Amino acid sequence: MANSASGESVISRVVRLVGAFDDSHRTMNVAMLARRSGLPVTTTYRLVDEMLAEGLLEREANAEVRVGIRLWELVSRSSRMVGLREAALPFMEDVQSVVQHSTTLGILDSDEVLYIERIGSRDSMVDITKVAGRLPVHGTSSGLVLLAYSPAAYQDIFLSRTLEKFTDATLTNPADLRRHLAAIRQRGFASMPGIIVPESSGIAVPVFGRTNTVVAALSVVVPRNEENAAVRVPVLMTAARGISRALGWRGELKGALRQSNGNI
Amino acid sequence: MANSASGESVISRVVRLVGAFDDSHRTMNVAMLARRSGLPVTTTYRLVDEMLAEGLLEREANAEVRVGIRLWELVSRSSRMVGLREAALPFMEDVQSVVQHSTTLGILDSDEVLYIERIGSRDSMVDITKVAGRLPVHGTSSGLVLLAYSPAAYQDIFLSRTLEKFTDATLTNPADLRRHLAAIRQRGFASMPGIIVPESSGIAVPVFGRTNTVVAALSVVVPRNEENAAVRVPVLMTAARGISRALGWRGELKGALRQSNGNI
DNA sequence: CATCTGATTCCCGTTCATCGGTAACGCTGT
DNA sequence: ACAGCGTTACCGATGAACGGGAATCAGATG
Repeated sequence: MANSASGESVISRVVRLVGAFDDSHRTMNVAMLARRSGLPVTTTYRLVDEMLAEGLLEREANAEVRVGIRLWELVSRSSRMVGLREAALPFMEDVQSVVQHSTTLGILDSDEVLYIERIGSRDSMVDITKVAGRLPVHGTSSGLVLLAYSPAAYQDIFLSRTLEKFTDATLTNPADLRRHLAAIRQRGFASMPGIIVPESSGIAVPVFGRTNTVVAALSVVVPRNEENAAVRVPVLMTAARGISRALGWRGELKGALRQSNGNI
Repeated sequence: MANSASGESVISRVVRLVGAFDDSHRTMNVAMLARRSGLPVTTTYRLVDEMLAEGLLEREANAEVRVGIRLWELVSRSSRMVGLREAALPFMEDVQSVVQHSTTLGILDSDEVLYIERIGSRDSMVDITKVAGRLPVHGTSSGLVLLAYSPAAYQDIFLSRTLEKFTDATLTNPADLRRHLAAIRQRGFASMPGIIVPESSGIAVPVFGRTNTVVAALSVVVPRNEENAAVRVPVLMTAARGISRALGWRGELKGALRQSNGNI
């Protein structure tokens, strides 16, 4: 846009700027922000000033900037996840109080699992999930559940790719995966030990939306040795049904359920 | 900015657009979006296209647009509230399971209480708090707690304004308010029955941050008739101390504590 | 105290993305 | 057929955005 040598729009620059913040860089000075976002220094200063004026960024006491409350507020009032999160949280608490490990809620977004909520285990064990964090579909139980209930066309595309092997247990062969996806659909849950890190194991079940499609996966992460998954599945399933019902799900009307497209 | 008759920057337009969404308008068609945001139709279409490309907005099946996951993700990875929310949630659950009414966490932002988390009571009673919702400072227990521990200079400015009287119980007189604020500081909690709606009563306590300043208020909302506040205060206080400690609070080093400025 | 490094602010000429009107297109309901 | 509304497409004018360069400021270093 206007005279940008790079030919980028203001909007994409703003995204670049906000995206330059992450978990280990929650505040920065403007110069650092310019470096991390790859924008010209002068441009960064100008944009930052504007964003400060709009409340999208905030200035700290030490003159560094951080993502502003206003932005959080705008998003939290209307984003797609709000409804899902609100519906899920109480049930996730129930699960968490019974199963003593961390409980997560994930959705499928651009070929990855995006975790939109996670509670439990303050002093969490081996658990790499984070709120707003992403993990590969074929490396998580949640991902496999979401994939299992995805449209066949999407599965085909996904399985045609070369998949990274994270541990010995990671499934990367399309045929193997298809067999597992079928098993997941049949049993109604996924339990994949050590497919992304050897020490931990995840159990995941689907959450249904109003249109009887899968909109999310509810999951618990447990240490690899405690393999009494069977005990936990019913807990997860009841919770998932509770969430589904809160989302307007009217019970399984038809037999097989395949999501049309990540929407609620 | 570039040739805008209105003289607004692209950034402010984007904020206007996102701000046009709210709880009861989570999806819209573009024309409606143009109307609600007050932008020219053509301009709206162009900006929406760009925002779709960046993932800030998403297109629904019915061709309407909604706030995108990408935006939520960007914000949730780095916003100021993330740490606070994470630290507070487990303790809020504890409170919620003991006290049977909804528990909220609020901060002070631009002269209002902004609720950043709220859990409990699925079929909630009279409770107007919402996540990402705002309420007036002098109309909530949380607000009065936050004000009580604010810098004196800020209190002076705040109290010099004309305050709206919501119910008979609402305090609007500066002198009365000052007396109450002192009492709150002395007792360590606020309990204000029916100051914004007659039927409900809130109890709030301060949450401290690393620098020993008040960063948030933890609160429960109970029906007006159940006035056994005394029973609940200790529960809230222990939870608040737990949250404070999780935030890096090292116990009350000095005596009086006044926040420097809403930051953690 | 002088020097260096890095962040920040100020200045300013160039230019192209932005702006928003108009008009055509497509759908739905009457 | 027509009317109403949402959406897409086109296009000329213009001034906001751009970003290099230099000056200023704050801290650290020798």
